Amino acid sequence: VFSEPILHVDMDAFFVEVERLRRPELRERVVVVGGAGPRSVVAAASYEARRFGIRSAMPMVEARRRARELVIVPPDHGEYGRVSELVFAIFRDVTPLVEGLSIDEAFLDVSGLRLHHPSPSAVADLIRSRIRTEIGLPASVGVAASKFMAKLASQDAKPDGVKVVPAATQLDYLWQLPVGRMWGVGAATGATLARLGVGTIGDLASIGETVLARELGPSLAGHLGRLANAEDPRGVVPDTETKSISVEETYDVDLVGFDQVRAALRTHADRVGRRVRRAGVRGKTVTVKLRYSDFTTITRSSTIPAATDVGREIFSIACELTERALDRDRPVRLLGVGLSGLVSETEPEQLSVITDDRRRALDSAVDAVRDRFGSGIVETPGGGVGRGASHQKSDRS
DNA sequence: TCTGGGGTCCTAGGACCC
DNA sequence: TCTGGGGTCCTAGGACCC
Repeated sequence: VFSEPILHVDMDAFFVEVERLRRPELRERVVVVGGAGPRSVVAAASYEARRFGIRSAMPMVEARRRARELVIVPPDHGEYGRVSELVFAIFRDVTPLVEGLSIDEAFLDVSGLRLHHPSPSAVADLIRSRIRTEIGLPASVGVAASKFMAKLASQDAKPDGVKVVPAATQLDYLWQLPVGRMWGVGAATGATLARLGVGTIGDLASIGETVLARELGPSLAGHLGRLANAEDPRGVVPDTETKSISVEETYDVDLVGFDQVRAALRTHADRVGRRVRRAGVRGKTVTVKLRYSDFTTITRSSTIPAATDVGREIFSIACELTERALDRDRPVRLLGVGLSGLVSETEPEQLSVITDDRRRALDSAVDAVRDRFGSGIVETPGGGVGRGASHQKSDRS
């Protein structure tokens, strides 16, 4: 049995390397992928660009300032999607237990391969060499006992390497890392933890559960507390269905007034409709997202009885929501339209009705029990007159 | 350094139902 | 006489991830 059966495979500077596949002249240049507009940010930075301190999500203006020789390549998400499918096909050729995390990374559970491979790191080598020879891209792999540890390890494997964290010594490895490295600890949680004097994951493991729960809420506190002790029983779950589809755009020049906003909603709604139909789903909750020039952001959503995949319908709901919510005096820098509550196109619309019927049936059964139980209580000396009253009320309807 | 676009999950309050 | 508990759905916002 493998002690470290979980692999986290993460492509290195994925968008950049895909661009270099078809444009070899970009190799060794200081290149980033991203828009060139005044409000664009870096979508992916090459390792050459990272040497200048350039990172994903950094404003492009700033990236340019840091490296005069910067080459900016506009993103081609269609191409990245196609290459991603090739990469995932290799994963699935190795094992069916593949859980995609994003377009360029996945967890693999290789515990079933122990009869055919000497070790998980041998499997990692195989995957990396196949991605390299069959597609031409670099990838890094973390190998560990759990998803959490494997994901940490893959970051230390980069670029173009493998890192194994042996189960026997994983706490030594884990506890020296800064808390910010933890999956789920971002800016806000990181700041809260810093205030509590928590700098490393080891600090987190030793801080009182009560304090943590008070500051972060019981759910997040429990989750992080367990992870800090390398307790992560989550299994590798092969991919689930998409839950929402949305389109949003930040404009180079702010939109002003309802007419401009409505025109933009129209375009967005049509794009959402097209993508929803291509995915073979329909949705019943339409969401509009508005960001004003001062960066305050609001969302408004509305749920309709029957799921739709029609652009015009999405548009008309988005329009109503916006009409109610929009402050017409304020310039709008971002507008988004989304559809959620997705159901498969082939799925019969009945489903919710059946569920309602079931609930009703269950409720009448519960009522029957309550009727008997309730009357018993009322007849008990000193018993619940109050309960009797409540029972009365609960039956009204 | 004036801050993208595509997602997921969580929380919290209120409506509504029995 | 101000009484409840349990459940689900909806909405809005926020944290987080790549």
